[in-house]
Amino acid sequence: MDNKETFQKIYDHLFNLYGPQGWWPLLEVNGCNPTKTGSINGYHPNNYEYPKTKNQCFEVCIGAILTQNTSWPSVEKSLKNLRKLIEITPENIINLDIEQLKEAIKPSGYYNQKSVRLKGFSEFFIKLNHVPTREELLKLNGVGPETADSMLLYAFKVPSFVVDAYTKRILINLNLIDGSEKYDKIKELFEENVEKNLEIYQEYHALIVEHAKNYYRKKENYITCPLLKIIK
DNA sequence: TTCCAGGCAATAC
DNA sequence: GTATTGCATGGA
Repeated sequence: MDNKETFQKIYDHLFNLYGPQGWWPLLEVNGCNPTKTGSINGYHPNNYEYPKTKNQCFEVCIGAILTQNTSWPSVEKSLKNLRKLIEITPENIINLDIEQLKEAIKPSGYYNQKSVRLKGFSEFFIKLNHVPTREELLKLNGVGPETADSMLLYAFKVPSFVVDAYTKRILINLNLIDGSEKYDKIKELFEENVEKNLEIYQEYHALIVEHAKNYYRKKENYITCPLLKIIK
C-alpha cells in the first residue's frame, strides 16, 4: 500500500468514526444544528464558512495562542472571561490593562507569557492588509509552527496542514515515521499524500486530535488503536 | 499526589 | 544541530 492510499484510508476511517468536527470552535455560531460533536459549544460541523468576520478570524488566532499546551475547555473559559470585559478585537486587547488580561486568561496557563504575546499578535493583526504568510507568522513572539499553521488553516483558510504532538504519536505508532522527523518533515508527509483541499485539511487535523484523545493519552492504549488494523 | 493538555523560546550540551 | 528546561492552570 503506498502512502497516498494509507493516508486516505486513515482519513476515511476517522471520518466514518467521528464525522465532521466543526473546527475551529467560536464563542458564537448561528444556524448550526447541534450534533454529537457539539455545536452548542462553538463547533460548527459541516459548515466551513467560519470564521465569517474579521473579528472571528482574530478570535481563532487568539485561541490558537491560548491553546498552546492547554486543553480547549480552559481556553473557552479564558475567551468567555475576556468577552465579559471587552468585545474581542485587536484594538481592545491592546487597550486592555495587562493585569486584567492576565486575570482573564489565567485558566489557560502561562498567563504571563501569553498576555504579552496576545498584545503583540494584536499589533500585528491590526497592520495586516493581506493574508499573512507562514514566514510572517513564525517571526512573531509566541507563534511557532503549529500555531502558525493553525492560524493559516482555521483563521485564514489557507490549506496548510497542522501537525501536533498527537499527530506525531499516531504516525510513530502506525510505523509511518520513526520519530526522529521534525515538524516540517511530518507536515510535508501529509501535504504530499493528502489532496490539497481546505476542508479536508481542516477535518484531518481535527479528526486526529479527536482520535488521539480516545487512544493516545496513555501509552498502554496505543496498541488498541483501530488504525493499526486498517493500514496493514 | 501525579500526570498531562490541540507549544514556544531560551539555554545547555 | 539536538536536548533540556521554564512557563502555570485545571482536570482526570
